[in-house]
Amino acid sequence: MSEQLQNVFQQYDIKFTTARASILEVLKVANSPLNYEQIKEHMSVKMDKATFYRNIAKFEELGMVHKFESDDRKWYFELSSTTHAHFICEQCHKITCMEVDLGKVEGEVTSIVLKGTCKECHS
Amino acid sequence: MSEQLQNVFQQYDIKFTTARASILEVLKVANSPLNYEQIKEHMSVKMDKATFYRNIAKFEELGMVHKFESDDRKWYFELSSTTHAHFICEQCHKITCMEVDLGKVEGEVTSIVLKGTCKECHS
DNA sequence: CCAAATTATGCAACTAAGTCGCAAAGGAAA
DNA sequence: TTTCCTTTGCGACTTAGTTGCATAATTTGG
Repeated sequence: MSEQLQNVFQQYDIKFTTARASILEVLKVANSPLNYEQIKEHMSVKMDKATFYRNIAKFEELGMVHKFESDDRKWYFELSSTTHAHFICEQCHKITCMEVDLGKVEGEVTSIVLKGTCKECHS
Repeated sequence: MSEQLQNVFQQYDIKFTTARASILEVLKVANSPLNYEQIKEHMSVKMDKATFYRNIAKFEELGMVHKFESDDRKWYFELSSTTHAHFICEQCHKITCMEVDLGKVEGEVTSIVLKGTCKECHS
């Protein structure tokens, strides 16, 4: 499909497969982090979950994808971008991306997850 | 054992059992959040995991205990106190409590988890 | 102090997201 | 095309946490 993706795979020195291309395409279109089931639904090709998880692990290892866990005990994935926080509402389970300023934190932060009640559910 | 705990249970209108008392005692002494296995190790009485999880769920529901998940996919528990952040090092898996100032966040935040590399592991 | 009513416990079976080994299929390079 | 190496699909497995049910413990009212 997209030649851009072909180049991406070359850059990272991994083989081009339809499975990998499909995962990245779904993540590219998504406007919020998605879990395995959600990605699977949006995918044009069928793929075993083992394949999915192995590829997403590789993407993560290469720094292409970022993951975190929501309160449903599932991993959510998104394409890497600047480090931002995710707010997870424990009532409606919606995930919201947000920028936060942590001030000074020692060490290197790669993931920020806030849980609580979002303003819609907070009556 | 401790009469203070007896009163605590009365206040929250739940029955006093050695299982419950034992869990709270361990959490009281702990200086960092603990998971089921760790709590079990420090406990004076034997207790089925079902009992543990049911009780800890009750404590949580009553606001006595706060839980969050680390990168080992296990729940960590601590007695409720002021909302603070937990930094989880993905190298050494140590959990550090820390105060962070998030600035203004809409809604109500009950849990803040940062993941990354702590300053000891960050060479 | 005892019996009834209610709640908690232990056991074992279950759940489900994610992992792993292996044989077969697919991609890259020559 | 042929060879080499990587990826895929399948099924079996792992494991933290959950659930149903019979039994045991706690509370309460007389």
